[in-house]
Amino acid sequence: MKRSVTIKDVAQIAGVAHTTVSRVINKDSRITQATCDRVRRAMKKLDYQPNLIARGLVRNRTQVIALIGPEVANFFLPIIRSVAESSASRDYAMMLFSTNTWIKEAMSFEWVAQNWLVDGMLVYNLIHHPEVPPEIIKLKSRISPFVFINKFLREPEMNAVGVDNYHAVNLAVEHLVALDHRRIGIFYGDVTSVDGFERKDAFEKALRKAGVPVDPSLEFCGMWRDEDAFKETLRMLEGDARPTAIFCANDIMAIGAMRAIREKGLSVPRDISLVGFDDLETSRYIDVPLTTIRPPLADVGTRSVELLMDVLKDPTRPPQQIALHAELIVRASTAKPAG
Amino acid sequence: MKRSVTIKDVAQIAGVAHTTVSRVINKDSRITQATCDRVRRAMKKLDYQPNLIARGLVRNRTQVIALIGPEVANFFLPIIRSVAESSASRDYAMMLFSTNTWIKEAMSFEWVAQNWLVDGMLVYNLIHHPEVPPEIIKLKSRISPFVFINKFLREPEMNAVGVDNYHAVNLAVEHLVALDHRRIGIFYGDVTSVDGFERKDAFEKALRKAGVPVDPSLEFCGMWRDEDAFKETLRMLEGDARPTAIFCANDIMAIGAMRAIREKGLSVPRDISLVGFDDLETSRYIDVPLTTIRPPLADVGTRSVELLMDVLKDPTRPPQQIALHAELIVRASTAKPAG
DNA sequence: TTGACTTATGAGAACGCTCTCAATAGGATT
DNA sequence: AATCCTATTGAGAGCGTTCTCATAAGTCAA
Repeated sequence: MKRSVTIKDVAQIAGVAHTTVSRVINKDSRITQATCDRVRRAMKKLDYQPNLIARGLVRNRTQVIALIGPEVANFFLPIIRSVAESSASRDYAMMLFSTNTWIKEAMSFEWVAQNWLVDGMLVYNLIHHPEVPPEIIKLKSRISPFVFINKFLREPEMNAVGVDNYHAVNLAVEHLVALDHRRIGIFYGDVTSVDGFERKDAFEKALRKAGVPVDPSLEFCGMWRDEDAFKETLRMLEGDARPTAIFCANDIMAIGAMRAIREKGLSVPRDISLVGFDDLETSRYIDVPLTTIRPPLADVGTRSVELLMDVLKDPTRPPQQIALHAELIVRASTAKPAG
Repeated sequence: MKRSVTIKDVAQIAGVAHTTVSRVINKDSRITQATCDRVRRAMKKLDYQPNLIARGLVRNRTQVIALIGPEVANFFLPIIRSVAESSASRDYAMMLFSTNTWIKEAMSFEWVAQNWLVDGMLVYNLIHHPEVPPEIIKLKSRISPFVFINKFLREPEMNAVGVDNYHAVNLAVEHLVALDHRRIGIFYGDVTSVDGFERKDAFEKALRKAGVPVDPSLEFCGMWRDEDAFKETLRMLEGDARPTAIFCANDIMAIGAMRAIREKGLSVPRDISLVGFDDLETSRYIDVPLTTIRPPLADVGTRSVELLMDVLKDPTRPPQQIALHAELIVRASTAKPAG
């Protein structure tokens, strides 16, 4: 079953040296048409396929890149998709690793990099680091090139591609402020994650920029969860200092909030406006279609691959950070406040 | 940057032959504790990582499997996930190929198999073949092992794992019949795809089994699309011979139908009951939560990997087909017909 | 002390390819 | 006719492992 046909078998059939066959495979220009044809015919006859592993060994590259990320997360699929497509179009195969399994310790994409199976890596690591940890800086010089996704977008020494949370959240806040909302709440996510931290931070910055005071009593950490948002919304609606709008750092929490608002007999957007973040497919279909932020995930994938290819081509090139802009999708869940 | 530290560097530092280092790496039992320690220390000192490519060349396996599938499809993510997890837990890495890009021609997963980059493959190919095409049979003996996903579940000569569409659809039909529905329509998908063909076929078989006549005027090919289902539902509601229930071969079409029903001022399930297939996240959140079929996608991934591993261990073992059972999730979109 | 046997280690081939350098042939130049 | 070029091909080393086989050292019975 296994026993492969090698370059030497082809050479023998074609009556040339194995070197010549290799040249034909690699389209060396100084092979005569005649020998080329002969070799080609032999290859076809034997149904020869080059052994990519052997080639990888001598060339010291495999034409494989790794995508390392939290594949449990729904928002990761579009990125997987676009990375697969654009790496394939450049004749690279893609290996997929989950940060949940192989990559057990926080930083051990190092392992993936050091065993020479892949030429480069795209690393989507959710953990928020206020600045680039020294161990990562050290890694840079020692292992195959890597590009961070949705992280280190403002760190000049890293290669990174991602969605600009600050720009995105600002869109949401500006939208609400333009509708005359002044009491705007936020349900934010786990702040040990990049998105959790940045979206909350961005929210407060955007409020200040708009001249709206930040009110801590309207800020709640919903841990990205439907349930948490649901309960907190019920609680808020009991009190009398309720917000007129809530920005939710992901759509799931917005959906939870909406459920709670309806359960209280109130309505979206008449009583409370809601803005989400992610633009899940669901958000278009739910009862009150959700106004939300659509991150350009496909672009993130495409641009990451581009950047990685550039680095692969010229490993000495200075690091680059590419921050992509999200889009505000206005649907039915936002309106002017009732008062 | 690149220049790796090899087994020979380690050998030199440890003062042994490279062979010995190799033995330590592979946990050969007859190495003395002393030399083992010495080598281990040298490895740690040099920060040595085995070169998996070189190992792959001599061992003729790479510890990598390929998952080939329609990654544009949402329902593919859970499979990706579980395949990644379970292959990782067996020390296999996973390569992901899209049937849309690399694999342009119908059958050229052959390419992936023949270049020796992967030890085995999981192939998720949507095209419906009434029987196994001879070229696939031929492939079996020549390239690395493969397991089909959601295809060839009833072909004794193939290795296959998948969801049993016939069982699944029967659950839906039995549910509707038990509620006293007798005029049951179907929105089915593209019948050149496996699921498209089988679910329609299964639907008719299930009706007959339940003693309900098959009415072609209630059958419509919605091509899996929201829009098509929407329009057809409007059309059906104009006529007077409307169904009391519709089975939709995917949730998306059920959502489209629901939209149309509401637009006509009618209600689900009072006027028409709807059953979907897929159990999308969306289906739980929409206005009338959808009764649907939940395919055990995670299991499909896990079992595929298991089967592939078995084949890898013993390539001569007889082919096996594993048909998994879906589950009926009853929510609010089905009820007894009004009359 | 010797030979047989076991055990721990080393030397070197092999995996299938690419790449460097040498060799050959034919044509142009002197 | 001798020399030099150029264009094409061949021979062989090397990539970093594993694996086979040989070797050296140690153990034990005679």
